[in-house]
Amino acid sequence: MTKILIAEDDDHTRDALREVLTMEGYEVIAASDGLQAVDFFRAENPDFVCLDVMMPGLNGYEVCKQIRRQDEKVPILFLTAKAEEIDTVLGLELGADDYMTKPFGVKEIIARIRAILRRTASRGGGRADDDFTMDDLRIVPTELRAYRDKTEIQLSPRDVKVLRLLSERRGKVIDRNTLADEVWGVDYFPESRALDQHISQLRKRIEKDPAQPRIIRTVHGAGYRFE
Amino acid sequence: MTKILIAEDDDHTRDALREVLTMEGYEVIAASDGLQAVDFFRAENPDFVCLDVMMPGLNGYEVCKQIRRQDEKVPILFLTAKAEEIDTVLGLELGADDYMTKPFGVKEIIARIRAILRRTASRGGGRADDDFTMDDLRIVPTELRAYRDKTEIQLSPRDVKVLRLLSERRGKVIDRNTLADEVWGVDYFPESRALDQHISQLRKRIEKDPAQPRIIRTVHGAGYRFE
DNA sequence: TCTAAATTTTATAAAATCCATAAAAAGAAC
DNA sequence: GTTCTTTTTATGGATTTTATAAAATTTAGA
Repeated sequence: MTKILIAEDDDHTRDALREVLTMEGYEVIAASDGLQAVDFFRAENPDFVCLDVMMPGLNGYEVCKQIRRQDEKVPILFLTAKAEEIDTVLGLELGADDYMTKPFGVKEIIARIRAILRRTASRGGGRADDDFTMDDLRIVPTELRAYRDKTEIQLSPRDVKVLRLLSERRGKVIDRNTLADEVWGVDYFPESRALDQHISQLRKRIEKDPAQPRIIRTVHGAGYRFE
Repeated sequence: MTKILIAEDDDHTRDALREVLTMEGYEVIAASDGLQAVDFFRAENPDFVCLDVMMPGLNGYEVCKQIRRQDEKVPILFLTAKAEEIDTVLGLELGADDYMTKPFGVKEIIARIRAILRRTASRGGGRADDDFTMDDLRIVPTELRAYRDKTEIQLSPRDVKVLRLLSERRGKVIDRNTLADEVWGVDYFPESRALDQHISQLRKRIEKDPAQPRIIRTVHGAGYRFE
C-alpha cells in the first residue's frame, strides 16, 4: 500500500487530509511539525510526502532539504497558503514535484497525488517512466518510442500518456472524459474531435491492422480499452 | 441542460458570468447575495455552483456549508478577489472542488467549469461500480462486461444499469415505470416498446436459454424481477 | 523568421445502437 | 375456448457515436 507522509501544523487540515487519503486507500502518517516530519520520514520511509510550507520549528523548505539528503527521489508536494510562496518553492530548487495553494478541494488534491505518483513512480520504485508492453509492442517512455521487434515507432508525449493510461487499467474501460481529463487537462472542449483524431492517428502507427485494433479497442458508448 | 448557480454580489461580474455561461449553453441562475443563493439552490437544484467568497449577509463559505448540508456532491467553485482571503478557510472542510482568484479570464473559468463537470460526471456519478453477481453471472461494471466462467459477455452502459437495478432489489418486482425512469431517464414515452426491446436483446446475450430467463424474469402485468 | 512536425478543426463516412412499427406469442379474464 | 391485454421479437429506418481524410492551425526547432 502506498504510504503518504503529511506534515501540517493545522490540526483541522491535517485531520481532513488524513481522513480523505485513508479513504482513498493510502496509508497515512501525519506529522504536526517539521522535526516530527523528518523523524517520521526516517522511520517510515513513505512513498510520498505532503509538506506544508509554514510550520513551527523546521519549516517546509527545511524539511524538504533534510528529506532530499536522505532520498532524492521521493515525490514531494508542497502546500502553501499564499501563492507568492510558490516562487520560493520553485526558486530554491528543492526538488518539489508539485505545489498547491490552499484551500484545495478534496478531489483536487487526490487527483494531484495520483498524478504525481503516476508520473514519478519510476523514481520511487514504481514504474511511470519504465518501459511497458502492450500486446506485441514495447513502449519506452524515456525514448518516446515503441518497438515491435526491431522496428521503431515514434511516439509523442501525448501518445505515451494515452498508452500508459490504458495500460495501467487494462481490462477496464477508460471513458472519454477520463481520457480527456488525464491527457488533455483543463483545455479540452467536449465538442472537439481531437481525441478521436488522436486515437486514429496513433492506431495507424501502432496497430498492425488499424481497422482491427488489438491495442486500443473501442467500447462503443463508453470509451476505450486495452487488454 | 446543465444548470449553474452563480452567487456574486458585484453586478458587473455577475452579469458577465451570466452572459458568458448562457452563451456556452448552460442554464444560469444568478443570486446577488448569500441568502438568495441558498434559496435558489433549494428551489432550482442546480448541477454546479459558483460562489463568490465576499458577499453581504451570508458569505460564500456559509453558503457552501448550507449547500453541503443539503447536497454533498454538487460541484462548487469558489471565486475570490484576493488569494489571502482563501487562507482563512480550508477548502477541504467545505468540500470545494476548485477555486479561482479574480480577475479571471472568460476562457479560464469556462475551461474550469467544464473540467470539473467532466470529472464529476464520470467519477462521482454516485453509484458504486463494484462487481456483483446474478445467478451464475459475474458483472464487472468498470469493464462493461460480464463473465460466465471464463466466457465474456459485452455489456453496454445501459445493460449494466438495468442489471444493477434488478440486482440491488433482488426478489422485488421492478415495474416498467421505475425501470424506464432509472435507466432511460425523464424523457421516456410510456407507449414505447424500447424497454421491451432492450430486455429482449439483453436476455439473448446473458441468458443461457432466453426463452426461459433465469436472470431477468417477467412478472406479467407488473414488471421484471431477479432472484 | 522559416520549416517541419504535431495537433486540432472541419467535413464526411462508417459503424453501432436505438427505437417505432407491427406481427406473433403468452398470459389473464371470462 | 374465446377474447382482451400484455409482452416478446423481427425488421428496417433514425439517431447517435466513432473513424478518417484533408485542411487549418499551432508548436518547436533551426
